[in-house]
Amino acid sequence: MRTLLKPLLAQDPRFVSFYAPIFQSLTGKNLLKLGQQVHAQMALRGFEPDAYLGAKMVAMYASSDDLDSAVAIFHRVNNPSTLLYNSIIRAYTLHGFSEETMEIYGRMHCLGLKGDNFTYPFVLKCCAELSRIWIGKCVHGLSLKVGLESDMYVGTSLINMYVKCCDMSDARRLFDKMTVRDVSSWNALIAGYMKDGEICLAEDLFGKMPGRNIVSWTAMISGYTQNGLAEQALFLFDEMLKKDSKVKPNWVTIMSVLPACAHSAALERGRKIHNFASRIGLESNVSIQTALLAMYAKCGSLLDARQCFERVRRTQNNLVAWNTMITAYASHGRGSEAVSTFEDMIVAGVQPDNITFTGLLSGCSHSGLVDVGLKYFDYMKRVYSVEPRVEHYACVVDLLGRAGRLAEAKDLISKMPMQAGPSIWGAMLSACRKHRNLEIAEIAARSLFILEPENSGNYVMLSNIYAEAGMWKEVDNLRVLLKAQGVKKNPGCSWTEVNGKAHLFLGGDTSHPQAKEIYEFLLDELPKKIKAAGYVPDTSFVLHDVSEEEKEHSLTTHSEKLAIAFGLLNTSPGVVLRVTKNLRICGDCHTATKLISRIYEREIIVRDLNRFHHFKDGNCSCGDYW
DNA sequence: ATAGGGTTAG
Repeated sequence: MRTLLKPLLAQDPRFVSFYAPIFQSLTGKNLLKLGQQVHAQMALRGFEPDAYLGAKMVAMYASSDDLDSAVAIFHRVNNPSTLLYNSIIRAYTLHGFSEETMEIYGRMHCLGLKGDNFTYPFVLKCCAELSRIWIGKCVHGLSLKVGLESDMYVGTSLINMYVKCCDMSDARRLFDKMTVRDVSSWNALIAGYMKDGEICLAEDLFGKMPGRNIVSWTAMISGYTQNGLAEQALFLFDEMLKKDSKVKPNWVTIMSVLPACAHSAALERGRKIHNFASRIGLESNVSIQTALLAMYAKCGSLLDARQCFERVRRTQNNLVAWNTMITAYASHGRGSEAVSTFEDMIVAGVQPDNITFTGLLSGCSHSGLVDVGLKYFDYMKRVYSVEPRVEHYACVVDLLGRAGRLAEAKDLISKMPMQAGPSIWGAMLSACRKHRNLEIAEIAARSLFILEPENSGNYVMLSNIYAEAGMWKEVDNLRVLLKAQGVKKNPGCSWTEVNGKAHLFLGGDTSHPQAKEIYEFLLDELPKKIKAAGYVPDTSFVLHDVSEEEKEHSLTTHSEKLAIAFGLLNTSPGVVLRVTKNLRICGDCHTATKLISRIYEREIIVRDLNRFHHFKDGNCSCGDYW
């Protein structure tokens, strides 16, 4: 380019047609220096650009990350033409300045410039980002008037605008009216339905659409993931690879499927997808590595998680990666590692944000680092200028509550500058259970029943507190309330992956093909061994007011015990067992698992609703602090 | 030029 330009610039050009193609060829190639040289020479010759040339120059500067110069040229040329205005609208949008785009569009309007199929998509994108549905509707009206409603780009942009402004009915109305629908219109609508939780409507469209591209598949996969339907997400990912060889998964596709592995703790599936991502050249993608980090952490493998983190660190100093690593340590109860990672992050010169502190504080609370946690809570605003939010207060309530400092926790709630939400009272309630404080428990539970009446976990928690105190009448009252409110109790279930296949167990479940074997183990072999090792069943975790013997039986068949038994029976010695439970692990299972880990010399990693428990040699990583 | 996106407390 340089050698090509030299002889050309030596001539004495007088025509726009000379400069315009030069600027055009410098656009999008990050050749700012060359662009500036040409511009300087032009100025030296006293040549003033017209609207056409001005637009080309604006485009060159904007694409070279010099928005200021682009804006300067726009104002200097100051020609009321759609062409020039389009160029500055594109420049602003490219740099994420939506407000400025809207202002320019407003000015076009005052000047009587109608805008064309190049203008509308950009303006609509800004309307979507700023949730300006009324301006969006005006643009819709205008595009109708000039006959652009069914333009491929304008149509899709309009649908996307309605989707982002949460107006699915108008999005659908327009979609139904369109005669020629681009794939992207279908995709935008599918994504909108998924965001609304309208899975069936999205599936219906996906089934009906004439041609699918990678975005269609990705929209469905990420939609399933976002709605907690991990199985469907993973299934569809496989379907895509099997049935549609034309589509090539890209980094967004991988990012959409990884949280599904994380959600269902499907470590082997996750590894396969990791290999797949490497094969298609995504190993150096920071977002992918961060998503992999989170996936491995949530699947119970801190080692793999750390490796992903180190891969990122080799090339980048990325805030999200630091946050994910800190949060990973926190969820595994490795508070001191969370703290040291935080300190490393500060040394590396990264400014922590609110997510950093939720990770750090929850790490401290899971590990009983009370004073350290309180210190960082104090520092976060004073030293790091991060304003504490409700989630940080929740962590501190948890921190104090777990440590038995209930009065201080309650005091903090009354003094915090915002309203206490479900996370605050939830932390308080579990602290009350741990430290057997009925009085505060009832206050916390009452708030929770109002704040999230549909969450069955809260009723169960209070019920357990009553049960532990032997208050069976209150337990019954609560059961009646639960029924009256129409709350469905979330059944406890656990699952484990063996040879890449997940096996799911419900409490007392006998439907598994190997149920006979599992029950023999749990009812016969195991009790002998663990009772010899000093195990006494802790029946206080059983809700029903039934005989001790019955209580013991219901304990023996808790879903996590079934999953662990299945794992022991179906894997060779030395293989780490990984079990995931949808609720909190029960205290009796916790005790039993510690003993199992010693007797059978097995490392057992249990992920419950809140955190990980690493059982090894008769101990748990949580140090019984949970 | 349009559609799909990583980390967040109990």
